[in-house]
Amino acid sequence: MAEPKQTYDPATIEPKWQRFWAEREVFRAKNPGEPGFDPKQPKFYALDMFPYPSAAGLHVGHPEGYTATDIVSRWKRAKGCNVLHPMGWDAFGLPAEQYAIQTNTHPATTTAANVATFKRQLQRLGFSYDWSREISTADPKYFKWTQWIWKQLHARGLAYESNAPVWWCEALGTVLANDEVINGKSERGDHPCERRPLRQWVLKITDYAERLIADLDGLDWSESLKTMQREWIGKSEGAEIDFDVHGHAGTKIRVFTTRPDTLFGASFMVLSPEHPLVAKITTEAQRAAVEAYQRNAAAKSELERTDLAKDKSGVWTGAHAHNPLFAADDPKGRIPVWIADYVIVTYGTGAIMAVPAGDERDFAFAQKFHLPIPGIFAPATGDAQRDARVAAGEECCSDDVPFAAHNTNGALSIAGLGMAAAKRKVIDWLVAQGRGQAKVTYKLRDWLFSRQRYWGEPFPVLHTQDGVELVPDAQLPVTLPHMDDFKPGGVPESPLIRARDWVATKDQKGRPAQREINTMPGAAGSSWYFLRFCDPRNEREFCAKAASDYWLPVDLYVGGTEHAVGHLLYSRFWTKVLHDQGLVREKEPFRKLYNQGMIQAFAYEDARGAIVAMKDVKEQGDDVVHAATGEKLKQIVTKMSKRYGNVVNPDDVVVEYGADTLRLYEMYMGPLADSKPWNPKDVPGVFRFLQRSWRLAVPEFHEHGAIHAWLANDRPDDPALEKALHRTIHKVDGDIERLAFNTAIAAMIVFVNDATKAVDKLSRSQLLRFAQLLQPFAPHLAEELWERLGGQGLLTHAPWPAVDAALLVDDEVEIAVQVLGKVRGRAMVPNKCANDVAIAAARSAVASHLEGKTVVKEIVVPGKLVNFVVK
RNA sequence: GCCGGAGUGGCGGAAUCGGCAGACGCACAGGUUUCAAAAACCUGCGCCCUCACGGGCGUGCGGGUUCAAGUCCCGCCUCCGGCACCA
Repeated sequence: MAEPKQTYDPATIEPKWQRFWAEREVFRAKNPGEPGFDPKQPKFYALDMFPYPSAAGLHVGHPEGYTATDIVSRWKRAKGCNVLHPMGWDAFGLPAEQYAIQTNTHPATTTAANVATFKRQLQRLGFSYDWSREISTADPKYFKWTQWIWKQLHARGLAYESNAPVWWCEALGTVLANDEVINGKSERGDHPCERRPLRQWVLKITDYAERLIADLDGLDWSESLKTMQREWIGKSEGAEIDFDVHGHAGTKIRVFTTRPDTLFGASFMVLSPEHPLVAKITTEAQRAAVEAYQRNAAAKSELERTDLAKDKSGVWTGAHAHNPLFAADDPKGRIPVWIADYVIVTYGTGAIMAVPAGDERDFAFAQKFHLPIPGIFAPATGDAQRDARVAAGEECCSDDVPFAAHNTNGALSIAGLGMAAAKRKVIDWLVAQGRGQAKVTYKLRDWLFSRQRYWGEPFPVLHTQDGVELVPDAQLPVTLPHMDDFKPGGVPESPLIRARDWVATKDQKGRPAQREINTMPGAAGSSWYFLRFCDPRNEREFCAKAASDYWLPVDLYVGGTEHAVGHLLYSRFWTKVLHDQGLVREKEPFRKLYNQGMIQAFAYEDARGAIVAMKDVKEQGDDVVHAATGEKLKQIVTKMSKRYGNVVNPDDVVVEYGADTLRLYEMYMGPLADSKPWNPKDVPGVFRFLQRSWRLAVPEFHEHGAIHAWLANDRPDDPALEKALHRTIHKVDGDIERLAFNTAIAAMIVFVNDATKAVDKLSRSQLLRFAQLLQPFAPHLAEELWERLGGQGLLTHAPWPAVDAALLVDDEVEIAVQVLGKVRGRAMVPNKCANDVAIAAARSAVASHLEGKTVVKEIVVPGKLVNFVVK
């Protein structure tokens, strides 16, 4: 006859508390001015990178970052902060539309279904989101303001139309931004892309390049992430210099160079094959060869171009240009003009002066085509052989070395100068001659801001006979027409072109006009969602300034590195524009940013290095073998993939162990920033910890009560356990602060193990405080324990337990005693004792090791060790 | 090629400021309990020598600084991420 047991049962307590929290809106954040808002509380804004609700549902990777911010949010609440911790949906985008094409289901329908799934899955994990602030970028109430913000950019001259070549992806039927194309293939789906001219909306992010670099300095982001952004923006300081073309009076080739100081060494020029002057200056004799090269370059995909990176190719145009350092009739200034695909039309001016003595690429090109390599340096590095080769132009040198005596044209000399001084002098001379000026160039290009797709924000734009007309604010949002067919019709235009009744409209004067049929890219809605969370239901403004003044900047933003240059750069840009409009006080949206690592999985590969799907893998003793062949397999770590059959579904983990175990396991796996493999065998370990925590309070059988008898009333705290508890509180507190959740959990495990051994000595007060510690990590179990123990009010509202610093120090400490740096014994000494007391104790602890030796030095690290240096 | 980050037991990891390497968990082994098993609890668990006491070795590799190095310096190797002819 089975007796009624009270085992730890997450399936009962988790839904109970989730319902309770939701019904009472326990995690509702209050804005200034709202009833109950306490201006004395500091604010804390903890934000997750909101998900794109895919049809696949939540992945175990999602809750990793979400749990981290949730722990910090719950901890900050306990520390008396007013915490904003919202969640929403990045709901526009390609996959919903691709899916719609395949299944004939409207993207709005699938998106709504996916959002419902994601929300249900997230709510099962007990995150302390303020769901009253939930937003979706595809909601007209939201994208009304995305359109409005776009109008602000337009008003500041930051949005323009362009026909410049853009990345076109045939398979996806859309154009892509630079960061969505990797080595000539689409980031999403890995489809080949090519460059095509197409009318596009573009945002002038380059106007903000300098500020986007400068303001990185004040941010609490990882150096590697800042470096990625700096390199993406790619600032180069140098000069623009004009070269005349022989036989083409009035035609100048303008180059950009970071080394104007090496102008004396320019021995040829290179234009990119697409440079507009190529056709004009090419001689008849060279025309056929030049045009063939241009056709060839155009046909090459970017991938082929980069693959063949090191092998230089090019053709002479037949033309000569003239180095501005020398008079027009001085033959020293006459240099040939080539075209080559190592010069990129979109960077700088699309043309370079080639200085083979100082630039590796120019050097390689000159060698291949037997062009002159005039030496310009007089190095004295001590390596005489190398110095001689550099001076003779036999070896390239891009270091800062002095210039040789012959770097002069009579009027200007840089002989003996180093790089910086020579740069200044050459630029000054060029400016005086009207032949050039200092110039800063960026790799960053303007943000291609339109897509030829249905499922995105429509632009608030009409094309009228007078040109572009913006839809008045009062008529926003411009919503999407209902359509049943989203297939790109083989033309680059968006499927919206087929919504004839929607496209054909009237302008302000009542004349016929056409709606813009491009839609905004996925990154539009996500570039300002952190602002909308501050004031999500405002119907008059995108976000009241008072609300963003209060909540911004985001104090902790957690997400994956994949958004290092895209989303994070765009969000910073929009924030700065809105700041310049006087609409947002902050210049930077995200004060502290933290990238979580990836959750990977184990997989098994055979001798050939091929991964064997999990269904074909079986354990045999200590080995893992191929089920069919019996071949021994090697365990490797890789990403989760349907193909390998190693994907872990968070729902399954919740069903088997509960949400608290899932949360705890993901935090216990290792440091948040590291990528680490999911190991199913480790999950029961944290589950056991929660069971042990439960048993500290709850007896096995009902008839013994809801809690152990000795916990029913207050009593004096056991001093040993009290000490252990204070140390645990202190450790957990510091570890949450530095986002080291794995070691915080380890500390709690240690406490529970200690407490288990002395379970009947534990007091109610101690267990209540332990529940408070556990709450950010395993909130359901903690809240249940709190309730059973009769804690006051809701645990979620309880203040963080205090630490008595006096309990963190021991009266006596054990120190290590070393002889010549090796531990040879231990000694107990009074805490903070004088050095000679410690030395005396140490000497007797290692007496046998000191016998017959002379101690020449005694090193004391108080409270830690004594080291004897002997002879 | 350039710029980041990492490499510690059978596995995941800890060591926060140069001070006892291996916390904590997993796996494994032994034990208590049980008719039995599971669960739970207790003990052990880097490698080598030793019955033991004890000793030697040990944080990717090779050097160095220091009383003391996983941690600092120099030179390599491997893996992961980013950039990649950007003038």
